[in-house]
Amino acid sequence: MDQTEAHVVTIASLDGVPKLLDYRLPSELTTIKEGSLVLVPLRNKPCRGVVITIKNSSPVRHLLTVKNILEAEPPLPPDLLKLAIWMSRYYATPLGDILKGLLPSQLRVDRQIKKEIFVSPAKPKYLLRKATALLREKCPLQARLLDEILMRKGKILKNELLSNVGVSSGPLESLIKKKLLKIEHIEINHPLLEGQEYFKTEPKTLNPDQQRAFESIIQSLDKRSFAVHLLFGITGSGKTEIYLQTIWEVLKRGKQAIFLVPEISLTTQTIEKFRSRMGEKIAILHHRLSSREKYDEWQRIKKGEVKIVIGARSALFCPLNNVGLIIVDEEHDAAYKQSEKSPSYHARDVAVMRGKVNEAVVILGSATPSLESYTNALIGKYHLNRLDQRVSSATLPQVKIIDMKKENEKVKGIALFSDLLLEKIQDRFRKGEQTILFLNRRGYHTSLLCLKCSHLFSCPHCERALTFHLGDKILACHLCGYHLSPPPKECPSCRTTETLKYRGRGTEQVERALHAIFPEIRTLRIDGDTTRQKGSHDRFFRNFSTGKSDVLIGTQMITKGLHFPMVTLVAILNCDLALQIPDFRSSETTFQLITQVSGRSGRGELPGEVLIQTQMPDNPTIQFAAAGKFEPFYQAEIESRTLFEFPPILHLTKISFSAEDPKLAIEVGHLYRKELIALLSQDFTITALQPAGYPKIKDLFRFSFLVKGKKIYPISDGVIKIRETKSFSKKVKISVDIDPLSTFF
DNA sequence: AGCACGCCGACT
DNA sequence: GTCGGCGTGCTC
Repeated sequence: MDQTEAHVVTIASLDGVPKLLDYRLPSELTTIKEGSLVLVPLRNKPCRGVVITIKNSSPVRHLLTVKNILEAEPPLPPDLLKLAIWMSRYYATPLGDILKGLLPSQLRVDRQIKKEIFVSPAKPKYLLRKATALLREKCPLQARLLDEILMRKGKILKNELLSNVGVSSGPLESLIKKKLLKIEHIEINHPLLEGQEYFKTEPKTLNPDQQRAFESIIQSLDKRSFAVHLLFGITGSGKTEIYLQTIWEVLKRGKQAIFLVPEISLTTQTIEKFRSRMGEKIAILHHRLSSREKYDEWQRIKKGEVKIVIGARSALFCPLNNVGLIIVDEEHDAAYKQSEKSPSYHARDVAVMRGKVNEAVVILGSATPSLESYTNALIGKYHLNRLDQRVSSATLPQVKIIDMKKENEKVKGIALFSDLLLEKIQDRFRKGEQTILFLNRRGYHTSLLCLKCSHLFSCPHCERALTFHLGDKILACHLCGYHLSPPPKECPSCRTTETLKYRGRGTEQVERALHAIFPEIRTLRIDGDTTRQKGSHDRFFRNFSTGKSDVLIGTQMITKGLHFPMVTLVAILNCDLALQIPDFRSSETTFQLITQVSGRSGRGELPGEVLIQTQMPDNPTIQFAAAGKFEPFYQAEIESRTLFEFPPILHLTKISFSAEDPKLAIEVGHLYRKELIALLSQDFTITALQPAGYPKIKDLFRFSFLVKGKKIYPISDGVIKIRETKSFSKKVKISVDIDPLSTFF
């Protein structure tokens, strides 16, 4: 074989093996490049793959030959390939799996579907009319199809035609046979925003804080090299305006921008803001898009028809060819981390890496920066830009901590609302202002217990208490789909019926309790249960912002960047829930939660107020958050992270084992742990194998251990080595989470 | 991931 | 004696 020329390619397979495989490259496939999508034989079956390297020899003796290159698909751009290779190593995930997540699924599954079928007349209209009259008697369905065609001009989508007329494809096929109609397969693109109206808005004047931040970012932009800016601006300080004006400057310089938001903030509100300012050269990558629509957007972006891409974390992998700016809004948000499925990447960290690859400027924006990002800003790795004032007339809300221990004594039980809160809700209602009540628990009661024998009703598939939902009249497991309907009236273990006791409060109960106290107040509940249908989320928010309700009750999902000018009172009903989770990040998330929820109050002309109900009124995190003091919080928290050796002081990796048989999971866990210890030096700490925070989910028992170290690569390289050289029982699922957000779950 | 190979128990 | 369970290992 001729060894002087490149005749071998290394392929990462998209629908097969987690290993790179070598193939012989036939001389006629001259257009092949790194990043090309190819079809290769694998075990006598065609398999899709991406070319990773082109070389001239391989250690493998008998190479198979690349079948063909998917000409229709231009290769994956070099920057994305480079990013994927980096991710594969850092997150210890097979390259094929990374690429699978990067490419739109349509490209991977069936690239033929990008055509749609249209029906149009095959004869002049007067002939069709004649034919219709003749067919009316004998073939009424065919006649009706022709009626519909004659009503329209030009082509009509086949499916649309059939559903409009309400017939199956039979009559249509007869008409095609009679050469009255014809069908065409047409490749089409329908950009999402085409034809939709929008109002052009003008840039706002920046205040001195904003101006300073803006200029600092523009300076980096003009250096044309990689830089990261942490835009630390309190809620309502006008970060979005800086994003918009910076994007404008990027476009003026002939480059493009990516704007990432946490999935849940990708609302019509956000999108409108961008469209009204930037026009139509925007692509929005929404998780509600069909795979077909995602594919179309990907192609539009690739062709250069798009200058700005907005979307949740996966939008980071869009194939823009000249990225000058990447914005990660609400960079602290946990939604940027993919946890349960592999790769467990953090979009903020990958965004910084893409910035590096593309020599672009990265802006991380937040009112409550993550400890990681703020530390990087303090040590000078990132530029720090602060916005300490709210824009225009809006002032920061007044925050009050309420001691619920005292309230509980008053009612000799567990109080849901403090007296002060009820007073203020009523006051807002009288004034026609709005209130938001936050409780991070859905359902009515969070558990059901037998007082006599202390039997707790829990899920048979998960070790978890069942939640009572009044609306559906069920006891449901929040980890799997299991539910009891109707809820049992008798204790299965001691057979008594009088001693069953419901405990704990969820959002359903808050709504009902509030109705009992103020029957005239209109409430709106937004949580995982009420927003299950498509679009309901958006509709609810519109209803609330147009004043159709007085009080909004909700879980986590109401905390994200929403702007309701008429809200002047926000209450966190039980601030302690987040703090009770035994996790190194629970203070940080509590601080963020309080700050973000508080930020919903007083965003308009009227001053806002915030009430925090807690049984730990002296807790420093709650106090710092209430006072809006980030620095002291940061100092205290970083001290504790240093003491206990947690991120951002060290890198963390969580390796989990799950299996139906707990003994087997433990056994494999121990073996794996031993292997890893052997590969890592003394600089790494490896904790004992322990049951996970949720020890059993969907009949699988879960165990995990942690690895701590200054560097991540020795850990990920170790994981990769173990995967390549060792094998364990296939009954145990091993998952590796690099930089996990939590050690608990 | 899938699919073949191979090693043990239940059956004609 | 064979059929088929599933556990192990390989795929260029």
